[in-house]
Amino acid sequence: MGDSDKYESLLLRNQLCYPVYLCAKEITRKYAPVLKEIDLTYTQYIVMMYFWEKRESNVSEISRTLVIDSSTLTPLLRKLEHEGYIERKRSTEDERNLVVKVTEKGLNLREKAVKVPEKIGKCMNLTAEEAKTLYNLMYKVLTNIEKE
Amino acid sequence: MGDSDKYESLLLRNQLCYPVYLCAKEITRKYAPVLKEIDLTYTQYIVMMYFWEKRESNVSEISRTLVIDSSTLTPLLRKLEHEGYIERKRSTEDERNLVVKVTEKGLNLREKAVKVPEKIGKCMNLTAEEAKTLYNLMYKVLTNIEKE
DNA sequence: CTATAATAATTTGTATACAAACTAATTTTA
DNA sequence: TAAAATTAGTTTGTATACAAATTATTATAG
Repeated sequence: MGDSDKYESLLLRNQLCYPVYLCAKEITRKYAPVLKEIDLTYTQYIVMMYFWEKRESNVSEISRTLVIDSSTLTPLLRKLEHEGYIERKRSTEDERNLVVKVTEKGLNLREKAVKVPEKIGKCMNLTAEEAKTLYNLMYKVLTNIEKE
Repeated sequence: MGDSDKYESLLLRNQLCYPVYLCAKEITRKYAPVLKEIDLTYTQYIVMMYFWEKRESNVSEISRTLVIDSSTLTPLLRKLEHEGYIERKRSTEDERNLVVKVTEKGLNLREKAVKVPEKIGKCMNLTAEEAKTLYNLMYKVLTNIEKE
């Protein structure tokens, strides 16, 4: 019984981080086939949602807002540009900045994308109250993690 | 206002999946430097926790239990073998099976690893009740996602 | 006004993730 | 029992992730 005392904190069933990590993976995996129909990955979908709300931005602002590393964004944005959904060009005022703009084609994609939430539906299958609780807990954790 | 009605389901702030995805990333990122001290990545840490509880297994059982794809496990287990924490060899009864066993060195690692939960401490900073709520919600979502 | 610091984005290197294709071994079926 | 199906693990290909190093540009300090 000596073991179970000393190493209790290392038991998988006592980890809170692990189910969160699993959930994120499984949710992403759930989205994948639905998003494949409009040729987007999950992260690309998040970035496109950003552009549907804010037509123009730059790498560091996207990085700050979405909490995605800029070195992850560089190839991702290049891909979206290649697909014709966005345009990338250096700012004339400050050559360091990369101005990223959604295109007409990128905006039109939203028409097809509205089907995604419908198709995913309530795969989490939580009540409205549970969903709200989860949402608040997630943002609380995110805030707490940042603070340290 | 036409837009906000039609596309409300595509607003980032209305996504429940997104904060979950963010949380998982930030938690993993929090663990990274602490785990680096014992030369483990987050996923390797999860797998080692598995081995501390169950000394011997095989790839598909680990894959089923931890919900990690076997093609992710193959190189990961090879790495852990290279570090000397586990041993891999084909089963003599069924050559398809790969028997994976924790080594003495792998078991000893647990001594150093007990410091990890201490150091991570309560980075989520939730009350005991909130933590329990979150834990239950995560497993509920995981169960619901599987069912479809 | 120039040397230094700060900023923005990219590149490099390592490690997940997972679908799909593949190989080898074992079971099942006809 | 030989062919077909199943199972276990690996390989391949694509896409994140992010730290650390690098490049280019702009801002600041002396």
